[in-house]
Amino acid sequence: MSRSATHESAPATAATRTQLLAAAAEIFAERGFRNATVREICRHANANVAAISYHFGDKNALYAAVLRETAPAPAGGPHAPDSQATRTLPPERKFRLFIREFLKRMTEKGPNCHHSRIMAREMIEPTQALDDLVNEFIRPQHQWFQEVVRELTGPGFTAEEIRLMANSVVSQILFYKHCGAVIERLQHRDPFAPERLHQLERHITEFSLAAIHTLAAARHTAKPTRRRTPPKSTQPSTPR
Amino acid sequence: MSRSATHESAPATAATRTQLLAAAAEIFAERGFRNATVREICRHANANVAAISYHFGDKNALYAAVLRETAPAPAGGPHAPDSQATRTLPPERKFRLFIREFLKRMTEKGPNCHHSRIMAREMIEPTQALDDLVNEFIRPQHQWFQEVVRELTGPGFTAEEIRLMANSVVSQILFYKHCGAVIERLQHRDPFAPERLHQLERHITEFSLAAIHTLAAARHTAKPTRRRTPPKSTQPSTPR
DNA sequence: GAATCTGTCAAACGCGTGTTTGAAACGATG
DNA sequence: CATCGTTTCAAACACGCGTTTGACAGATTC
Repeated sequence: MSRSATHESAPATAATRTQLLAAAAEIFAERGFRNATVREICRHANANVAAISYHFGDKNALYAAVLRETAPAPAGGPHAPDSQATRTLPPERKFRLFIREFLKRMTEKGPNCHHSRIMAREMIEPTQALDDLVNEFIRPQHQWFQEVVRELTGPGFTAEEIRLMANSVVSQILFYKHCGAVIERLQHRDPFAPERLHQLERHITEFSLAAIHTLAAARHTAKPTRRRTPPKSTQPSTPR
Repeated sequence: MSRSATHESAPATAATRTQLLAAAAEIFAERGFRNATVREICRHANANVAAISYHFGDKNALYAAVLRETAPAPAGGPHAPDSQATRTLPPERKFRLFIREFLKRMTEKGPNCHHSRIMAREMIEPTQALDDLVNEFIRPQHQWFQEVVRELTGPGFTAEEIRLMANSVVSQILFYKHCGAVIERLQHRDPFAPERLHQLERHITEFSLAAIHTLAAARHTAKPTRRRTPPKSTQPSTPR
């Protein structure tokens, strides 16, 4: 049989595997593990349906390979937390940068954002990959962001309160990703439309900073008179 | 054949239909339309797998019937917006009540909360029922809540800004519902654990009120000097 | 040049899903 | 009592999914 389509480049096998990974990354990012089908991925990759089993083993193994191949460098999170450049920024700049990068990764469709978009799908439709994703990406990022929030608030807040504030910020971004179908119907437009993205970023940032600064100011103002919570600044963070 | 199990009560047919609806409501609320199976629903209802087709037509029709049967009374939203009792409350009380009721409906498992929990699933995994749900429940509730936010902020904000603030509040609640699997792994506990629910409610309320009050104060303070945005208070809301 | 290896293919398989089917049982009706 | 209507049942069907299979083709090796 004629095989001109799939044999147009030398090492064809490498080409097929690469095409499968690329197609899978896009489709998993768009639909999630469950709704993405083997047949659709192979159609996009211009490959036979057996190719996934041949090259990767099964659908699960393909998904795991996609996660490995699309993962950012270990130090490269949304914030590049170990980056010298970001480490020395003032907390509010880091805060703004985090929101901007997070929104960007939720909205852009380029290959650099597949991993983040797959993680957004994992959050609401978990697979067996979620444990690793949480341990390797979500937890470190979230902890880094909590540190930023802590720098913003100054002392006086428990670890739990810091976490709740960080959650409140993150939730405002994920909402547009996860509930896009509702927002499209409520507002008759793409929640991440480029012309609106700047306003959305600005709103989330200002809303969150307003809340954090105000709560911090209230805490610092209230501290001298507050007796109901004994001083606990030397207590360790809430254990895992 | 012996039918002692299913014919234990007179009008057995009404009993079977009712049991199917009850089982379906629970399972759709727990898993969503897609992950709930006909076989599982019938198992829970102690009915034959053909019973759904016989009584309702198909799975879709069962789902629609569940939505109709579990819908709150037209005036009875989370906020009971047309209720005389809530209409006269000050905006901050209405705001707090909205958050409390919303959280309650996201966490409780009683039959009164099936509809809300199904809607939460619809938001992230839409079916053909989403259009009606948005028009009949989500839009009216969201608009009512935006009015509450507007009352809180006072004049000076566009409809879009009010909507963004309302979204920011709602997203903090839905986050715990939609990303429960992640939060369980991050914090090794149920995000809606009863002993934490009060703290979560308090945090979301205070965080949001702090943001709204601060943004409103800044807007009112900035108004006399701000010339970049010409007065637009007579402009209609952003058209749908 | 034959044997082996690698990679692809069309077809089929096994499974789980939602739906349909013909038989059966019970109650109601005349 | 025979007939009809209603409801339930076990079994089967159709479909889409992920995976497997044996055949095939091209490249490599000896």
